[in-house]
Amino acid sequence: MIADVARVAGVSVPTVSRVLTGSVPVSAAKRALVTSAIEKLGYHPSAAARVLAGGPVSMIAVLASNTTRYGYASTLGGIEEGARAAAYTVVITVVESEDPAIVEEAVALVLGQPVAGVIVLEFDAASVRASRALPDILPVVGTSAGRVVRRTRPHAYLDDRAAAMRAVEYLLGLGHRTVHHVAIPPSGAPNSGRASGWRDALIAAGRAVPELIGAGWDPASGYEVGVRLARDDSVSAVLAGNDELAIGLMRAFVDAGRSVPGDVSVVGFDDEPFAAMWTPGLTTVAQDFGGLGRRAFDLLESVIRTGASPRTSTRTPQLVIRNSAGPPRAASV
Amino acid sequence: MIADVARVAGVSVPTVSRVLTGSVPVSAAKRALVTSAIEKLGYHPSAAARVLAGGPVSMIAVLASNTTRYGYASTLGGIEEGARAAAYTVVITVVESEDPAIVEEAVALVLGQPVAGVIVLEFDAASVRASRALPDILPVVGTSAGRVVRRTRPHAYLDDRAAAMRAVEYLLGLGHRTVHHVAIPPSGAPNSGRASGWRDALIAAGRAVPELIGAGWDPASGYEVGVRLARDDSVSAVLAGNDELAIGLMRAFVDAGRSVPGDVSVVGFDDEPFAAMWTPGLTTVAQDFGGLGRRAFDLLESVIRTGASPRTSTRTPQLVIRNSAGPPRAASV
DNA sequence: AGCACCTCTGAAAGCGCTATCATTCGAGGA
DNA sequence: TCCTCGAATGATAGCGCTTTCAGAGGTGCT
Repeated sequence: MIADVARVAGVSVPTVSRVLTGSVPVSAAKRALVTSAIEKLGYHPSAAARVLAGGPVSMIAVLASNTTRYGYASTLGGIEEGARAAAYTVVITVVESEDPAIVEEAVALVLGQPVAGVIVLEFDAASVRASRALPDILPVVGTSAGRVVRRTRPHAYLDDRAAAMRAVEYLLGLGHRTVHHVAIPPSGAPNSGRASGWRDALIAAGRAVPELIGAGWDPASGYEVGVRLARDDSVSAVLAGNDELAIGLMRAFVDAGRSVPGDVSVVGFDDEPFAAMWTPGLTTVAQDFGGLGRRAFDLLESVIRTGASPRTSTRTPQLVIRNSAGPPRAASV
Repeated sequence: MIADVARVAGVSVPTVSRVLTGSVPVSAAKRALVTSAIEKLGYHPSAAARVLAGGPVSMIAVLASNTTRYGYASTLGGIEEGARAAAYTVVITVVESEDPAIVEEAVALVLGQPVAGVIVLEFDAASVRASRALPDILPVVGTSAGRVVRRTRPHAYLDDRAAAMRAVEYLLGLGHRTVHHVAIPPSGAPNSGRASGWRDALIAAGRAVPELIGAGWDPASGYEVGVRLARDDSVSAVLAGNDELAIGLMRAFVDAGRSVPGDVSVVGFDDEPFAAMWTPGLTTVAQDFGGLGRRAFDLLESVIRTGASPRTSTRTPQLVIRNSAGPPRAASV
């Protein structure tokens, strides 16, 4: 195909390649000839051939266990944005579960593709597993909302452990005796950022640590848990693992006749767009997933370019105070 | 690299290729030799070389103007699911705007990649533009929530025109004189499904057609519009272009002292997970974006496999009745 | 004027794989 | 026992590109 261009332009194949890659100077005259031949033929170079011939690889892979949930989709969006700006193509590969066969399959898919590097959305067990299975030769950067840990690979963080601590401190400061935590699935893991921040803040304040309540990802799951929690008069403040859980919880409380924040305070996580519109406005921890994605890409890009040593990028999410949390009822204090 | 495997296994390169592709029978003995050599070496075939050598292409591209918004992300998720099941890799390419240079760039990216086909999320002008720029040789299937139109290419639809008509009829049936429409950006186009369904249903019922109100995508935009609308006593029912707009609208109405659905009824579009948890529960049109994605992939897959002629897949979204719409105040009827 | 030198260009090799074609080997029939 | 046929295997030729490696042509110096 490049040969056609060369023929039409009346130059050699390598010359066409040179104007394409810009690696070596080409005289203005020939360059013009080549450019117009390309235009005329509607020619697009083949990425596959280019890679095979040892050209630069301009594709990165994103490994994730999900692509539609808010945090995942937003992070992916941030990565894509960075990638596009740097002229990288992104392939997405989802690792559906932590079943070894599934993980292996996903890794094989990534490894088969000519990728310059991969970003793993380590928001849960499946992707962490996949991350470990990736060879060390390949530039890999992890991304997570989790407690900051020393790792051997570059990693972009959203320090939700610190954020969870602040949220708990805020609630305690309002006068609550303790705070319950309704966790999203990955937080079920004992070392999850949100769960550990919640626990540590409670311990640091010398408060009782209620049992952690595991839940799913969506409002319906929050509602279910809320129905149970509403019967327990000792719960006056709850920190939800995400905003969807938080609204499910709130709805359940209200349906059960317990007002928010009058009877029970609720704080969410993520600050999804709907949070501000809720009645009452949802107090929540704003997580900049788009920024996380962009930082991850930047990290990866620098590793690809310079082969640099592991670096880390950390940002602490900020608590956005609205109206879903307030002082406890005098009676219960 | 395949040569290493061949050497270790003590067979020829083509034989290794044959066990890899399974295209031609290989004796059990040699197959075992090859398999264990692959295992031992941790070998993964290069997709690039494979494609270049004329092997099957197992990558598809998704062209979209956005990947994070609910409908887009969900559709993408559905596509990915189908693709994974059929052992295809998916690359995402975003066309950020309808600026010809941007469109051209995105198309070039797709064309450069060795893709078997592409799915275009034609939810807005930018991607429609990109779709047109794709050559006809490449299998392309469009996907949209829009009025069903005769096209030259396979297309998966969510017939939101019909759905919008039903929503309007429902509102009219409740006793409202007319229905206002707060549109998402693409619906600003005169032939958008939602807007045209709204208009046509009003005309069919012999009602006045209020001016269409353009808005953005998110709750904040809905709120802004809502603040204005709340001052207008003639609006008793509004059909929002999506759920986020709907909740912004509702919040604005309530803040302005107009109750929902007492003073004004609101119907959304999409049925995002939070819709059921809203107070009042949001009456909305449930759109199965995941299913849309899966249908699109199936269409594409069949075109790739059989080279079949254009087909179309249509589904009509269903109205989910909750509590955000009700009969108008007696006074205003 | 002669030489070294630098810039641009073309010829050739090869990236890792698959597909085509030819070959080898063993089994079955005459 | 020899021949034919089919199955399995190996040798070979590219796929479309980039990248050495050399050569051609001009420039500036002594």
